[in-house]
Amino acid sequence: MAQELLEALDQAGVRLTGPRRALAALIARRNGHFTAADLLADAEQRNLGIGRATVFRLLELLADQNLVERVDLPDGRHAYVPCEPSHHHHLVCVSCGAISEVDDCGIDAVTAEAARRSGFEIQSHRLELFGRCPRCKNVEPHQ
Amino acid sequence: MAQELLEALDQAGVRLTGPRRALAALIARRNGHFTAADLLADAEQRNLGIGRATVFRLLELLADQNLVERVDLPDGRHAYVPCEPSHHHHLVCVSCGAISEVDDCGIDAVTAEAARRSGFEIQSHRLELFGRCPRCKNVEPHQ
DNA sequence: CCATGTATTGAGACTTAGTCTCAATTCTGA
DNA sequence: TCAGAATTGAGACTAAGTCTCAATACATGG
Repeated sequence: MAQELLEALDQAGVRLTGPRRALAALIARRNGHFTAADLLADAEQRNLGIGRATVFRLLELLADQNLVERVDLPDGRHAYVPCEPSHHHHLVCVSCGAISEVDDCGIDAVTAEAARRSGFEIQSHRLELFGRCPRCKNVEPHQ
Repeated sequence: MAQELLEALDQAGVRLTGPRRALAALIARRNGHFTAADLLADAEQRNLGIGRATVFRLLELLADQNLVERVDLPDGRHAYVPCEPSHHHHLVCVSCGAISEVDDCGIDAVTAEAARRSGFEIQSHRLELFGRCPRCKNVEPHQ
């Protein structure tokens, strides 16, 4: 998966430098969402000597290419999710952080209806679903 | 509207102090969304001598009572929207900041379908719609 | 109307997230 | 190999938000 990220960056015409390769590998070995701070901690723990700015710069690049998407967690933090570069939404497991992608399945009808009622011209929307993934649902009994 | 906020706070059993009344008035005279920094700037401009912590504390209180809702703007900033205390979503005008409330009109079907496909147990969701309100739509021609 | 105990306050230190600058380094294409 | 351009890390900086604590304001009972 690190490979895919790097190829896509290459396509986009940016240089494939050491720090970028290293960070792509770190992102690839995470599953689910992560914050910029998580990635930074990973890098520091391995003594890669990668600066804070480089981490944020790469995340911005990846987000521009839609290789990573920014998600706002219910607690207000920002997280990133590696994902397919097509428009879709995320299901976030609040207990283990796992992410599942969901395609539009009907949301367009909702936005169209909202536009009709409000008179707004809708340009974009963001839908985030929070809950517990199949595994966590079974481990912890329903609180 | 400041009155409504204050009554609801009173119901919740918190004291109606000077700073809270003043901030409620400032919130009431804003229309659309605002950030904590906006509110703080309003207060400073009027030399109310209200501290940063008090502003954040009041916003937290209001959010707990669902009198205000936190919205994540597309640029990643956090904003607050005064609103009815029932579950619903917001339509945010990206050019003037106006907010319109939208009720669930069909979103439950979408979340149910997503739950069925993914196996997640969905606990909450957040839908934010961004676009241009009827007024701004007419003023600026479509870019 | 006043005393009293508790909730609330402002100030400012602190933390965390993210941006910016700049000189040094690393890529990449010629 | 070389040169120019992109990228880098360090660290200063900004903005957002939290926390602590002594001082103050509130509301209730008398």
